[in-house]
Amino acid sequence: MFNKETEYAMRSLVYIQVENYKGRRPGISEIAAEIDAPRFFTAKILQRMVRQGFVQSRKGRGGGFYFDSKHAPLKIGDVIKAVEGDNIMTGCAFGLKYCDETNPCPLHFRYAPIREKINTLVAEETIQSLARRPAGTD
Amino acid sequence: MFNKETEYAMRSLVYIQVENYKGRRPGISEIAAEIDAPRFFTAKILQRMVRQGFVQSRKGRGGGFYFDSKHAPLKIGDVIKAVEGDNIMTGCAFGLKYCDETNPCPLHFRYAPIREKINTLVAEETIQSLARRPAGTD
DNA sequence: TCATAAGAAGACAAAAAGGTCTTTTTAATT
DNA sequence: AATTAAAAAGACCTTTTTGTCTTCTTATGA
Ligand code: FES
Ligand code: FES
Repeated sequence: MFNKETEYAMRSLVYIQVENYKGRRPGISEIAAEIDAPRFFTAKILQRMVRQGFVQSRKGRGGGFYFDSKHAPLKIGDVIKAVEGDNIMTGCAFGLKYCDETNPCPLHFRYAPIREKINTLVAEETIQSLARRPAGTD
Repeated sequence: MFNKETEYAMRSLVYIQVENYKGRRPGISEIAAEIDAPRFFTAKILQRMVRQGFVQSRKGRGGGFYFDSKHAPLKIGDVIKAVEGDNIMTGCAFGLKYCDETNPCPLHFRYAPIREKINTLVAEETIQSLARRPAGTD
């Protein structure tokens, strides 16, 4: 469904939030190990998340990643859009340049309602809502 | 949603079936031009479809691609599975190694029903059903 | 039967995705 | 102040995906 970067981003951010709820600020080595992702690749992705303002970090000894509770909950749709774009939310399943109701591909009227459900899902769920949900890790 | 190969495969096959219904057997140059895909790449994909037995071809002057009406309708799910695998049908949206109800990721109970709808769609729709549906091309 | 038109096969190449590593900057602790 | 622990930055590399091209094989029809 999503590409690796998006998956690692979502898993990292949820892990950070889970640890934050416990009063901890995990560092990159811990995060990568826990979510089973390549360390330096995960670091690069999280740096982008920080630059976007999606999550905060602190350098130096005792540093790590954390969510600033002043920020609103972070929608997973916003993460997805920032990392891999919005093709999953708006693109045509048949690969036409764009999805157009008035010139629909033969999959359109069956696919559009499914895509709508995806849109609802990623608009409603947040890193915070996922972090509060007990979950498996492999 | 799908990768380029899958998109080109679906668009090619639907175009071939549409033309077959008109009594024609289109060639690779025509197909690629009509579905707006790179010619040689499309040729390579269609060769795989032929080897899989999904569609037939005839070499030489007057040759082209066609569906043998003896074969059952071709499910788009079978095409997708052959071209890009079954990740979209069975994979975990959070990127866990596999989706497991008993050890679900935090997206599972919201994502699984959507994935189920995708499975139904690709099991019900066929190249033939799509070819009978009037459709846009860009 | 020979010229020609078509698909088959496979080598090659470019671009994008995925991943690794080293150096720099920052901050806390001793 | 020096040491140490951490993220930031960015160069570099590998693999996969996407795309191109040339040569070979097959069939038609003049
Ligand atoms: S036109 Fe293809 S999904 Fe809407
Ligand atoms: S475990 Fe992630 S979708 Fe089922």
